Amino acid sequence: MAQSKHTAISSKRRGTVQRWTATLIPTTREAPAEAVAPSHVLLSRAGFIRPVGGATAGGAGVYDYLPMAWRVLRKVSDIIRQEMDAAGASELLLPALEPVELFAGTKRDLDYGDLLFKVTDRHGRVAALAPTHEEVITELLRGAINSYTQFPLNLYQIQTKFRDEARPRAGLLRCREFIMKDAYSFHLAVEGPGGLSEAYDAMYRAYVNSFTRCGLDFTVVEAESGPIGGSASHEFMVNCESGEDTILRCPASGYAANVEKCEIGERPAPSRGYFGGEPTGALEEVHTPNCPGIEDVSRLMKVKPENMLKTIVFRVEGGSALRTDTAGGSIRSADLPEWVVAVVRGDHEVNEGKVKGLAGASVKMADPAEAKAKGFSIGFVSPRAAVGKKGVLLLVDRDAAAGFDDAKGKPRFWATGGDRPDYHVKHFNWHRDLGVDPGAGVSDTSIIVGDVRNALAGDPSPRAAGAALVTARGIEVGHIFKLGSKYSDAMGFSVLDKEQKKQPVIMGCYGIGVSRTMAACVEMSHDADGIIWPATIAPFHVLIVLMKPDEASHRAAADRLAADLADAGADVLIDDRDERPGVKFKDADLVGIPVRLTIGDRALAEGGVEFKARRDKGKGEVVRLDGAAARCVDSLNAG
RNA sequence: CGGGGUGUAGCGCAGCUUGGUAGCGCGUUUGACUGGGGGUCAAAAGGUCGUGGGUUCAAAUCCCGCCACCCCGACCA
Repeated sequence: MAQSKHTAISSKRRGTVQRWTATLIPTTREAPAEAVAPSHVLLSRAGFIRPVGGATAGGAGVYDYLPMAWRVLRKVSDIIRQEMDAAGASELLLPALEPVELFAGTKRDLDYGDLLFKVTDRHGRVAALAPTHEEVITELLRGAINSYTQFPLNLYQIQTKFRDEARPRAGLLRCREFIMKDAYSFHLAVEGPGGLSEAYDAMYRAYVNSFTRCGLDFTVVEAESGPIGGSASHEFMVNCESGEDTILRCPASGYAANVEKCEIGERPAPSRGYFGGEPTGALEEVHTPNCPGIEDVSRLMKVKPENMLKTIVFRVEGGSALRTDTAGGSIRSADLPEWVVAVVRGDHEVNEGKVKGLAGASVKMADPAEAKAKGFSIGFVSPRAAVGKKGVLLLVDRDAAAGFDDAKGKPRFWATGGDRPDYHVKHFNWHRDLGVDPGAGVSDTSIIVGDVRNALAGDPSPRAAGAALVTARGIEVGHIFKLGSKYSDAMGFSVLDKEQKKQPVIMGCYGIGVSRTMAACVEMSHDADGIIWPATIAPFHVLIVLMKPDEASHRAAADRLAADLADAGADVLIDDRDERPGVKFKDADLVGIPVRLTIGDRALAEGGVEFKARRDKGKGEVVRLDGAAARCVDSLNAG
């Protein structure tokens, strides 16, 4: 259903009026020393959050949400609820405490490892504090759904999640306890009416609507896709230089993706073809003790990282052949390599997802001991190590496969590993030194040249010829994902379809970090004086500052204004504290309520009050008392 | 998990080198003056110095262990 325009306030809902002295807003002049991120500093100073148990207690990443924060969280949640409901989802609430056996059923107790909080009850039974609810809801539906006619179904909840993060940081941005909206959809098919893609697209739109209504500046990026393939996952990133995630964007086509996913457009092949070029000198071995890392070696050998070949050894994970042809037949496991050796330039990073794609198999970084047993001198491996071993696939990134430097018009100089501990070599030449002709797949060694590395700013766009990718920083606040039948298969959740054939249930999952959204908003929208809330999620819409709270006429004016504003749908906070004006104005800027009305002798003498929008500089303007409420509403609804 | 740093009053910090009665600023309380951008004066309350052990006549200070927190990295919705 199409959403009508949502305004920040509307007289359909009566606003609330609250007094500063009757609530808890403990503002401070200084933030705790450990607060570094702007959102952490400002939410602390403005009296929105406090670390549980005090700053140095064992409560890292666990915070009290004080009244101001809770009002914001409720407003964010309400927007999400409206959009989820409009998209056909239903809210429920699942327990945070779940039997650890449920996780063991999908092996996620191992996947999560230490990330999983565990508690033991009086009987010695172990339960997990849920980090997410795929298992719980799949288990629920397995017992509650008995007919395919009940699909599709989309269920969501907003509640506290628990993850024992290795490194909680930046206040609410990465917590061990945080508020999340998670939704799960269930289908019989991926495509078609009632299918997963339909729900996924609806969730995509609901997320765009939600974050837009929250007043956020965000980018939707393609993320690493799941087993279904295609663009099966998107992340919603708040644009913000202090964000911890890097995203890449094509300015011409609008394509955006995270580093794990981002494709690289056509890179021009070297004029002499891959690997072509004369040796730059005799192969020279250099002693490089205790230098397994590119940076150390680079410094010791005085060779720039971009002139080195970095060789990473992957192990193919047992039996999990992903490579299937269109006829549906998998490649026999005997055809799959057991090892994959990926080569990129020293200043580039290997992209594991791209390695998987090219290898056609699930891989993971090789265990050093196991790799050494196979003859890889981990830390000192060169592309040569892939040659002469059975079951080894060599993947070479396009930039690493150059033998001739077209820009400089001379053969490419390469340094790489010496294939024995503590040695590297200079003047590596692909044709001369690899051990086989890299131009043709020979004997046991197969070689693929392709895109194996992470994309970088300046790389060609995969969607627009001639355009270059640019990087930006962001904070991930939402993630939607096509799960497929991973959980339903693992937990035996299937139904009979119309033809009475057993069908695995297809699932999607959709998350929004609610508490992180609040923090991301502050990261994105603040100045040197404090927070600047968008009207739609501000804790209050209007702050009435009483210069003389014990002056009866001033109080009466404030009360009348507040009543008018509440009638119009605005939430009003009256600063009735007996404080110096400076303190009140500083706090007003700090807490960031979008509109401030100041009641004092100065404006009252002119029969008015002083109006000031938080986002505007200066001292504000005097408006007539009887027009002040309307002025506030106009300003708030203008965005 | 690796590297670096820090734990002293609600918050921010000094004191530790060279052991000897616990300090400063902000905040809080009381009173007075003040009253449009964190004001002034006077008085007051508030601390097992992260924790356990050791050395010593004596430990915030020196030694050893542990814990917690922050930053960078690894990892990761």
